[in-house]
Amino acid sequence: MELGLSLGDAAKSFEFFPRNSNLNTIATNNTGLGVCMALGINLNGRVQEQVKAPESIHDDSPDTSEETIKTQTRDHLDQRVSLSPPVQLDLLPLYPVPRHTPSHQRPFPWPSDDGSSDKDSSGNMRLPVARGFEVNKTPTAAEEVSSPNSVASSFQMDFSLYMAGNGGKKRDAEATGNDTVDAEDDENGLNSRKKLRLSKEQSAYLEESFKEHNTLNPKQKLALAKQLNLRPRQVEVWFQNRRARTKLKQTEVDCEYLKRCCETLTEENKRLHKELQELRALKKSNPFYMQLPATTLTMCPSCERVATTSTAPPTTTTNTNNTDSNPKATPFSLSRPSFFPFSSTPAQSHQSAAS
DNA sequence: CACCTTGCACGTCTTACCTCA
DNA sequence: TATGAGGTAAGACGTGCAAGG
Repeated sequence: MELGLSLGDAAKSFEFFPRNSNLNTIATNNTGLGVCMALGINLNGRVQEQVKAPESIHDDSPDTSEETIKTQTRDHLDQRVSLSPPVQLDLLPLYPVPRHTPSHQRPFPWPSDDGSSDKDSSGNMRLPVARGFEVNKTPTAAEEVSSPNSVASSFQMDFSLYMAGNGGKKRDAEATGNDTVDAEDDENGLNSRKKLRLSKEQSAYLEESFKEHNTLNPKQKLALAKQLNLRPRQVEVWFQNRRARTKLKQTEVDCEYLKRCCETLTEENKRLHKELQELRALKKSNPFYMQLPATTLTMCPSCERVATTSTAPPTTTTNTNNTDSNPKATPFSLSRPSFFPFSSTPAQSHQSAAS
């Protein structure tokens, strides 16, 4: 996981997930006040997996307890996620991907603009080959054992959910046309509200998709739902929650940054007050010091490097930034340091201070 | 202009999972 | 080692708003 932070243009609403951009690229923008953050999964840590069609989908071994299955599945998944180098996630039967295609070049099942790849001759959405994830269904022990080399084969490909439509309540019914699955869920003792965890593979795939598009159009939503064997409503909700959490994290980062800025400014203020007192004391003890040309002191608070710039003689200098109410008595120029937390990124300020 | 649909943000609820005593 | 409490992350939902037809 990578976390990048930089200043940006507040007017751009901190949109640090620019569409069609690489998430791992830290967005920088020096046009104004703001903070931009990029948060993403390290490419090296991406969950990638090759999925094979399961052959023992409904092989429910009666002697396998649910807890055992869950434990095995969790352990199995954990092992798979930590694979290094990662195995390719090949979930796109309709969009074959070379095994060693870099992850950032792998396409997502976004339908083409004309929708040609997702519709059959009759205009209906074409369902892919039965290859995907069975949501919320843990693999049986028999599946685990039967295909030890196919780590993903434990995922059942059952498109009945998607084909049945389901869709929660009213709006899902709109999208899918019926609420069959809800009834089925109730029959199976599954509350429609019941939260069912997505698999790591599904989450990782959704994350990758989110990098490509942090919002979905209906075609994309349907394609993703098909690809992951999720209900479109689940994909929609996942993206909504993902956006919300992204925004929340961004807010936290913004707050943290502003807090640091405040602290920096407080320190700078203290330092300037102290400097002012010293200069006043110096002026009292050495009045001839007034003949010296005014000087602008600039210090970068991060590296404490001080740049001194002589300006016009005091007789011709008018300094509006002078903190003293009596310019005659204090002909020194104590202008604002060139480093100002809100004017540019710290790195940029550092550069300007150094130059 | 009213009405309807759709998508989204936001807040909240609920549940799975983890940590720790 | 087992267990329950508490915290956290995340899936799911209700509601309101805005845009577009």
